[in-house]
Amino acid sequence: MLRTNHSFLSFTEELYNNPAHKEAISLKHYVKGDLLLKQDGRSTQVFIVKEGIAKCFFTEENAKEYIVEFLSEGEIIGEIEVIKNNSCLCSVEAITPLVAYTIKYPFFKHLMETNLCLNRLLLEEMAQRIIYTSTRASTQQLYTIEFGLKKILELQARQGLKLSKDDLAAYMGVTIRSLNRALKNLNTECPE
Amino acid sequence: MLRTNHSFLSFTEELYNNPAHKEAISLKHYVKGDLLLKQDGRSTQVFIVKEGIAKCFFTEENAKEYIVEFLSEGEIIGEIEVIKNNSCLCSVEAITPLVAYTIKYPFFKHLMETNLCLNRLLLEEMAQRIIYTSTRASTQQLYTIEFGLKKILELQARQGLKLSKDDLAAYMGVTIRSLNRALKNLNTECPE
DNA sequence: TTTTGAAAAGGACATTTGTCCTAACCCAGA
DNA sequence: TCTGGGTTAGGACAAATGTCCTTTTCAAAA
Repeated sequence: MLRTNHSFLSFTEELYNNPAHKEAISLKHYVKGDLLLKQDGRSTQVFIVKEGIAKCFFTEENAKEYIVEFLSEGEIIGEIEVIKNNSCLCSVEAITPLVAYTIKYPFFKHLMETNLCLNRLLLEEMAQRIIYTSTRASTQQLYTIEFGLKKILELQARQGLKLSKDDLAAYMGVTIRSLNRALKNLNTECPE
Repeated sequence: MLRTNHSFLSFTEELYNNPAHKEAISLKHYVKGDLLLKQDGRSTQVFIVKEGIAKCFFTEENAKEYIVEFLSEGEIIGEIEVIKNNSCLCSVEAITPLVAYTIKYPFFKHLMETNLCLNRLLLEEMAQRIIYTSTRASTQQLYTIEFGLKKILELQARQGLKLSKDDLAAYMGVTIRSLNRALKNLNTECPE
C-alpha cells in the first residue's frame, strides 16, 4: 500500500546532478496538506518523490473520497497526464512533509522520446501499478471489509505507515462507521 | 469496458508483414472458451488481439471471479508478465472466436530494448489501463450496484457488446442475485 | 481543577447485498 | 404434445454496510 521505487529515484538524482538539466529539474519542498495535483486540473510537470508520503485520491461526484495509493520514495506522480496529455485523473496531496524532484513537461517528453532507460523504468512502474490496482479492486469487491482490514493493518504495521482513520476508511472505500465496526470486531476476535 | 487500440494493431501488423520476423510472430485462432493466459501460470508470448473479444479476470481464493476488462482489437495481453518477468496476474479467456498475433518473449524483449515506437505504444496503453482500472475501482466502491449497472448497460449498448449474465455480474463484482435485483429495479423505475 | 467545545465512537434503525432454497421456464427427447 | 432435467429468476431470511443522531472522550482554555 505504501509504494516506493528506488531505481527511479536513482535515475532522477543522476539527472538532477547533471548541470545540463538545471533548468528542467528542480527540488521542491511541500508541507502536509499541499496539493501536488488537483483532479481535473492541468499540470506542467511530473514529480518524483524524494522523501515523505503523498496520497493519490479521487473525489467522486457524491463527495466521497477514494484513495488509490500512497506514494513514497522514488514514486512518480503525473506520468499518466503527460503520456496521455490529459488533465489530472486524481488529486495528489502530501500527507507528511514532502520533498520531490519536479521535471518540466518539455524535458520529460524529450526524455520519453529518446531515453530507453526512462522508458524501461516507466514501463516497470506502470506495470506495478496495474498489478496493484487491479488486484486491490478485485479483493475489495470480493471480500468483506473485515477481511480487507486485517490485511491492510498487517501491511501497515510492516511498512510502519501511520494513517488517519479518515484516510484508512477512504483507502478501503467505506465509511468511518463501518471501519470502526470492523476494528472493534477484530479486537474482540483476537484480543491482545 | 470493451477496450481497443488500433495504433497498436497497425504496429503489430507491420511487424507481422515483415518476413524478417516470421519466426517470432504468428497469427493464431482460438475458439470461445480457450484460455490465452492462466492465472499463476507461465507464458512465453504476448498476444495482440486482431479480432474477437477476450475477458481478463481474477479467480479469488474464495472461488469468486472478478473481470478486470474486456479486450478487443489491438489490445495487448501478457505485457505485464513480460515486463515484470512474473507469472500471470490473471486469466484471459476468449469469449468469442478470437484471432490474435502472438509474439515470442525474446523478440518482444528485444523490441522493448530497442524500439521507441513500441515503448510509446506500451506507455499509452498502460496509462489507459491505469486510468480505466482505478476509475472503475473508485466508482464501484463508492456507488450502489444499481447506479453502476445503469452506466454499464448504456456503455454496453453503445459498444454493441453482448455479455452473459454471469460475466456481467463478475464484471460488477456482485452475485447474480444482486444483479437480477438491480435489473428488476431499473425496469420498474424506467419501464420502456 | 473545572469547563467547554470539538472530534471520535457507538447505538439504533434503514438499506443493501449475500445465501440458500423453491418456483418458473425452457427445450430436447419420448 | 408431454415429460424430465437443467438452467434462470425470485422469495425469505441473514449478514453487512450506511445514515443519522447521541454519547463519550479528550484537550485547550478559564
